[in-house]
Amino acid sequence: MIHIQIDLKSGVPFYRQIIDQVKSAMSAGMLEPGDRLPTVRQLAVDLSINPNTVSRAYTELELTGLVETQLGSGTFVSHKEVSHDDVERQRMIDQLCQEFLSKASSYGITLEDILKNLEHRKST
Amino acid sequence: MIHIQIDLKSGVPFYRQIIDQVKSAMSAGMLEPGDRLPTVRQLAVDLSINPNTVSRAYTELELTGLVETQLGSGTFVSHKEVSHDDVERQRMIDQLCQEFLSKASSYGITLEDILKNLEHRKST
DNA sequence: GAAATTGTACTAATGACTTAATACAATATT
DNA sequence: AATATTGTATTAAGTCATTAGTACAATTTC
Repeated sequence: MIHIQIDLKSGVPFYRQIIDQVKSAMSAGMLEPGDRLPTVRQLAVDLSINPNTVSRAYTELELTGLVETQLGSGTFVSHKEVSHDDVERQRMIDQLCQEFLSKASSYGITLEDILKNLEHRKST
Repeated sequence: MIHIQIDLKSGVPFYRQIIDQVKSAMSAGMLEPGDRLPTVRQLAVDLSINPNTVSRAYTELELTGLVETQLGSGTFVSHKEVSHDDVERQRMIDQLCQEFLSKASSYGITLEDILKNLEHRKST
C-alpha cells in the first residue's frame, strides 16, 4: 500500500507531487504491475484535496502508460511494458542531468542558476 | 545606436526580450560604458508597448549593475566594472550549459526534455 | 435492477505574472 | 522660473496554471 504525502508549502503543484511519488514507488518496487492505487476519492480525502486534483495526476500517469484506469474498479499499475526505447531515453536524460548537476555543483552552481540560464535559451 | 525588436508571438515577456537584447549588444561591443540607451518613452513608442514595460527591463538591468539610470537624463551603460567574480561565474554557467546542451543534443535530447527533468528535481 | 463505488466533465475561484492606463516626480533645458 | 524631457509609482486588466465545487457517467456489487 502506497502512502502519499503532499507538502502544502513547497510550491510544487499537488498533482505533480502525487505523480512523482507514484513514480518513485514504482521505481522502488513498492508498486508492482497490477497493484491498485488508492481511489481518486479516498486519496482526495486522505490528502484533504479535491478529487479532480488526484484525477489529474492519475490521468497524466495514464498518458505516459504507467497506469491504467478502469471506471468503476480503480486505477492500476500498468502491466504492459513501457516501450524499452522510452525507458532507455528517460534513463539517459536522467543520467545526463544527474552528471551535469554534480559537475555544476562542484563549481558552486545551483539548480536554480542552471534553470534560469536554460529558460533563457528557450527564447533564443 | 542599439536597435531592439520584440517578438509578439514568442511567449517571452517583452521586458525580458529587451533585457536579453541589451545584454547581447553589450557583449558584442555594440553598447559600451557611458552609452545611453533609448529613453523609456522613445523605446516604448518604437516597440508600441507601454513605458512601464521598458522601465521594468531597465530597472532589472540596473539591479544587476549593468546600467545606471538618472532621472531626467536617461539610462546609461554602467562604467563601474561588474564584479569580476560575477562575470566569471556567469560565464562558467553559460559555458557549462552550452557544453551540456551540445552533448545532450548529440543524443537527440532536447532543451525541453532537460527542462522537464530538471524542473522535477526542484521538488526533490 | 438498485445501490454503492469508481473515475470524469464542467465551471469557477484563486494567485502569480505580464502588460497597460494614467498620473506623478525629478532633472535638464531654455 | 517655465517648460520639456526623463524615469517612476499606482492601479487595473488580461492571461495562465492550479485547485476546488458540483454534478455527472460508467462499472461493480449485492
